[in-house]
Amino acid sequence: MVQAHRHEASGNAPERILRAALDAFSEKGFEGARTRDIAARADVTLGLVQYHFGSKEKLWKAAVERTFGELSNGLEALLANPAGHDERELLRLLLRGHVEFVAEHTEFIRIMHDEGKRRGARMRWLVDRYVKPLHIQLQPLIIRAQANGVLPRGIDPVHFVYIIVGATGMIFHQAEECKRVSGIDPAEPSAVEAHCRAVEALFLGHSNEGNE
Amino acid sequence: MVQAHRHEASGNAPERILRAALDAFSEKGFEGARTRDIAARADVTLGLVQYHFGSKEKLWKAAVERTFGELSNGLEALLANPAGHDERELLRLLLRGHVEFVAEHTEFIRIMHDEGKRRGARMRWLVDRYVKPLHIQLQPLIIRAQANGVLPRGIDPVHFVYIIVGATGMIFHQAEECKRVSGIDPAEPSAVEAHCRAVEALFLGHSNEGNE
DNA sequence: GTCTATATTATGATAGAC
DNA sequence: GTCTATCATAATATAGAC
Repeated sequence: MVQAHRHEASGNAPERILRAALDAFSEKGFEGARTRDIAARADVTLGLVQYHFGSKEKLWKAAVERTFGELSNGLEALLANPAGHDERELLRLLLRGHVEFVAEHTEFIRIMHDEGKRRGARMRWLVDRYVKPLHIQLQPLIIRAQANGVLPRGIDPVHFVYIIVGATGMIFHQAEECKRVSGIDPAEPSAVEAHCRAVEALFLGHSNEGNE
Repeated sequence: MVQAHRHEASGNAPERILRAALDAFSEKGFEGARTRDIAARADVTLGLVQYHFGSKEKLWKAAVERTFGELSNGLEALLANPAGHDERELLRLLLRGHVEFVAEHTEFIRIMHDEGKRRGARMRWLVDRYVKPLHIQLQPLIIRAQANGVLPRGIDPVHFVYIIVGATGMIFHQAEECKRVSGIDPAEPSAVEAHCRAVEALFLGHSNEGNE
């Protein structure tokens, strides 16, 4: 089996293990990921992984907590809106911020999509702890933006969240496929910028008054 | 371990095994799926799975071929455009058709997303055999629709394909998550219809031209 | 904290009876 | 075609040396 990347370069052992775990879980899913492979990527032994994290399940949770923290921090900063942007500009920055975050943290979106499709304890843990709070935060924003005509009206906010998440993230989730299909590497800065613009045009480029 | 559904009810053994394999691979991914579990779901023994399909890899390919065939058939029928729909109506039917297909075949989208993110032989097989031909078919359609003002201009067709696929399919891919977050079951006919309308409004409801 | 070695269980695949 | 039994390997987890 080929291990793509190694993380020996920097950080102490638990830190390297966490990063390696994030990679492995995002590439193969929980059941597909192998603790031996994670240990190898982190350049430590299997015993040490067990020593620091106790079990595969706990390691998974630790890895997820790490990434979700980064997302939440970035989002909080934007939603606080210290610069006093208007509704449209705030939405634009949120869309852009999310595209850029996902482009740089494909592990995040891959773990979300891998677990979000399953019935099971990990999905429930993930949803209750992270996904639901996020939706609750986004929902009023979408409703207000629709009322103001900044976002298209007549779309249920729940459906809208999934449309936005799918439209912004899919190309980065499917990066390997995209490279082979089109030659475009979504991780390239020019592709990230192109995707930002595309998403902005789609969601914010409609007529302000709405034409429903 | 809990097996969600069983397929003993109908079909001969290879048929039941194929359906069980599709379920298992879509839920757990290739490495996560267990041949023993597939056999159990199909209500046959492990030996019989090996007898009919030879290996896990061949079983996966057979299962994928089966689903992709269904998608292609439906798409061909639409693209032939026997009713002579105009550009806008054709796009509307394509969007709707895709939403309805994905809603009913969540295994399809889950396998696509599971493999599309990976470097590897299965991803290449899937892309070369099915995904790339599909993109080649869709690309000129998108370009023409943009030229006609039916779809928003200024978005690269490759990015557009991933935006459409993500926007239409994500809620069905994440069905379990969505249920827990919002209480909405995306598989319900009313939710499918709502998502069709949402997608139509977003992609075809813009201001370049009048709307229906 | 980190390693090596091992226990235990599960996996994909095969052999052979019916 | 379908089953039972088994092989060889690989998985998670644990024990114990340093």
